[in-house]
Amino acid sequence: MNILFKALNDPIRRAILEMLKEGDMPAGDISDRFDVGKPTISHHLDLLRQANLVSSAKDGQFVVYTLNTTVLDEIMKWLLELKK
Amino acid sequence: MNILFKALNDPIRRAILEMLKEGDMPAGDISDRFDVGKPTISHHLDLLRQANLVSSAKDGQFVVYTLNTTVLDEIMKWLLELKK
DNA sequence: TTTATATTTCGATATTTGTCGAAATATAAA
DNA sequence: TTTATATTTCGACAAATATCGAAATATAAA
Repeated sequence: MNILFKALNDPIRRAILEMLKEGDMPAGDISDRFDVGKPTISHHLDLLRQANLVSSAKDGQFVVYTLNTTVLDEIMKWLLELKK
Repeated sequence: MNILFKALNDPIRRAILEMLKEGDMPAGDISDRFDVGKPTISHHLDLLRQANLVSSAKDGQFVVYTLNTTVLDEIMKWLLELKK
């Protein structure tokens, strides 16, 4: 729960998730769309992966990232409980 | 959106919200339930108020805090959009 | 009006976090 | 096997954040 909210608490990481919604993407392509260095994006991707919000798979030289939305249910459940 | 996720990205603040779900509470009572000082809780309450997750009203010497769940819709909408 | 209680503000500090450039690793192409 | 491309790891640093004790503010009680 903690790590999930932490992962979502950054505009770049949220934007990455929105991008991946449109389709899987290699790290480089993701990085190209932001004005920060590749190591920074790599770090953001790492946090997203720790939270299970993305998964990654190696494809040749590339590492392709995929959105994983199932963990979002946990947050939604928490939010809904608060609204009860 | 940013400030909302930021406010939720702390276990104490989330616990405060869960407590307020059971009913309004003065700052002191909230503070009593945590192992951190009153200034710290005051600061957390301030962040929650900035995110519109709580509102406060003065009642004599007390400042009573109230949960406000309407802003949570914004997050839920964002999460649902991601799952589409 | 003095004293007690409730809460916040202030200033300082330790920790966490986002960022970078350089170096390391891994795969592909020449 | 050398060279190029993709990505991550490392070490360092600046900014943001959580925390505290002391002081300030506000209301209530004596």
